[in-house]
Amino acid sequence: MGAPSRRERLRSATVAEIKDGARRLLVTGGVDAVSLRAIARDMGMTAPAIYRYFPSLEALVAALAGDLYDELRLLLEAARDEAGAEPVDQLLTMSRAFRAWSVAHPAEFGLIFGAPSPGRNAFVDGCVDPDHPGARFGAVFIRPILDLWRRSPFRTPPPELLRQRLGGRRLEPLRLSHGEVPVEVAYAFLSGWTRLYGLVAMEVFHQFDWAVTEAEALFELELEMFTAQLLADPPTRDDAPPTGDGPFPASVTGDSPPPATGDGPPPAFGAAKG
Amino acid sequence: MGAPSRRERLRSATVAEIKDGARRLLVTGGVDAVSLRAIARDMGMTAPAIYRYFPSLEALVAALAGDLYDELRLLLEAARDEAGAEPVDQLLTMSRAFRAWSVAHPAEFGLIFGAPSPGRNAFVDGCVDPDHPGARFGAVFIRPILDLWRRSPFRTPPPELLRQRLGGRRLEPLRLSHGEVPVEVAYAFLSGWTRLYGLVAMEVFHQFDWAVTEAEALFELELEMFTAQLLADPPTRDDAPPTGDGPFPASVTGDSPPPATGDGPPPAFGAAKG
DNA sequence: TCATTTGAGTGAACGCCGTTAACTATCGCA
DNA sequence: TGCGATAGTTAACGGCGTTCACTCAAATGA
Repeated sequence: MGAPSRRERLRSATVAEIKDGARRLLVTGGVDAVSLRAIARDMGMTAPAIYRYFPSLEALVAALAGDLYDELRLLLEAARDEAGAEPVDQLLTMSRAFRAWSVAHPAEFGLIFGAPSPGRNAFVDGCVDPDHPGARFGAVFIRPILDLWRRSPFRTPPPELLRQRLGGRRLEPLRLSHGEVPVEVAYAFLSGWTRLYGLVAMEVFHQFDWAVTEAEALFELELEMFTAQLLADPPTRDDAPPTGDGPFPASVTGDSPPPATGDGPPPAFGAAKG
Repeated sequence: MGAPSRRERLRSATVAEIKDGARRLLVTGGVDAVSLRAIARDMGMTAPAIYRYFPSLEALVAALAGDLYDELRLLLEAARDEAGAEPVDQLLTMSRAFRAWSVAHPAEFGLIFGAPSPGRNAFVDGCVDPDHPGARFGAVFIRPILDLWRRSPFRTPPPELLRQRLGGRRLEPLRLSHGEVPVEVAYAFLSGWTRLYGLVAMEVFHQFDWAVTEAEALFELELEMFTAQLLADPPTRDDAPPTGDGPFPASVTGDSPPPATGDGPPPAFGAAKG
């Protein structure tokens, strides 16, 4: 564990330079533009030299994908840490940071969240490993939901239904990578993450173009709906929830002024409740 | 408009053969395996001959993507027509058909719903055209939702919020491709289609592997939740909805026996209400 | 019927690409 | 000082999209 030798320093610097070149090509020309020859050309090298550092182009792309997962996870963790102690605020901030990164980095998003191309299969195959960057990223949203659940359980589908649909060993991979979690929390995470992913992927992949001009407005609307659901008290406590009778609390039912003018994100939702 | 000449028949047959070869390569080896040389080789031709039929490989892939959109749309329309007159049953059947096709055809799904690669940019650019296969496909879910809304308005976010978030010209592309639609219907479609897309894309793209083993169980659970929301009467009619106080009607709150054993799809949801 | 035009297809070539093999020079260490 | 590991080179193979010049058969028109 001593200081890395000179050789090791040079080697890791070259690895970083290769990855930087790969990412630059990814950004400018899409994943198809990432080629060993172009990377080597930009570095003033020849292509076969890269084989001293990566066994194939596919392995290089997989390593780049792992780095991108880590970069995005660190970004979201930093956003969470800056959002204060309120779990709902943390979720809102992380969701917005996720969308912002994805929109600003469509090529990177496509690489790690798009279709597994032959250049990505080796990466996907390792995803069952809990230490895998993909699994570590996926679990980053769970903690705020768990905190929220422990403080004040939110409205979920009935536990019997959840256990019926998600029981047995169906959540075993999640347990392996994140430990035991209440099935309600697991469902809230899976449902919320799926909606978040769907919204952002459809925007980045231009699946909204034929229908919607400003995907951000729809994104903010869905954020409000999901957090409203997370803030609604569960029906088990009482037959008449305190803040209305539906899934939409008073703050979004129009009884009070709308929380924002429509331009830009509205104020944090958790703060608007108290 | 008379009978196509012999030349035209031969030409369209060759076009079809080229597309068939392209799709075969797509299925067996992914989108990267689709190459003019391989297609021509399988046809007993040489690669430059294909340029008599398509101006580039990218154009060929774009044409294939258009065909896939149409194939999937026809499949969903057929599923809808076989699902009876109940709009909720139609939505359930179409959603299951969409997932089944996507899981059975991951490469095709990746091509039309995945990241826009250089081979797909030309296709995406044309998506604002209402006659574009992508737009025609996207609109296929709107009709059942519109039928349902006209018969019995469902629970939506408050219209003021919807108009604030989706008003102005933000839904202009959707209007161009499908005509005028109530903003509540547009929201229900966008929200529901996004959730459906997110669920299926995450399953097909192996984004669930680190957390869940049976993505179908989660899919069915989310189907139940979404249709429960669609079947809940809107809060504007009365302060106390007839079938409970939350977003989950009695049929999924566990008061009645669960609708299915957990293996395979549950019975149609709309039928279970009456 | 025959000349002409159109269209389909071929072969060679250019410049990319990933990958392998054989070889060389340099660096670090005993 | 010498030796082994390491990082790099050049050359080559096969595959790719694409272009160009060319051939040949089929449709067309006088």
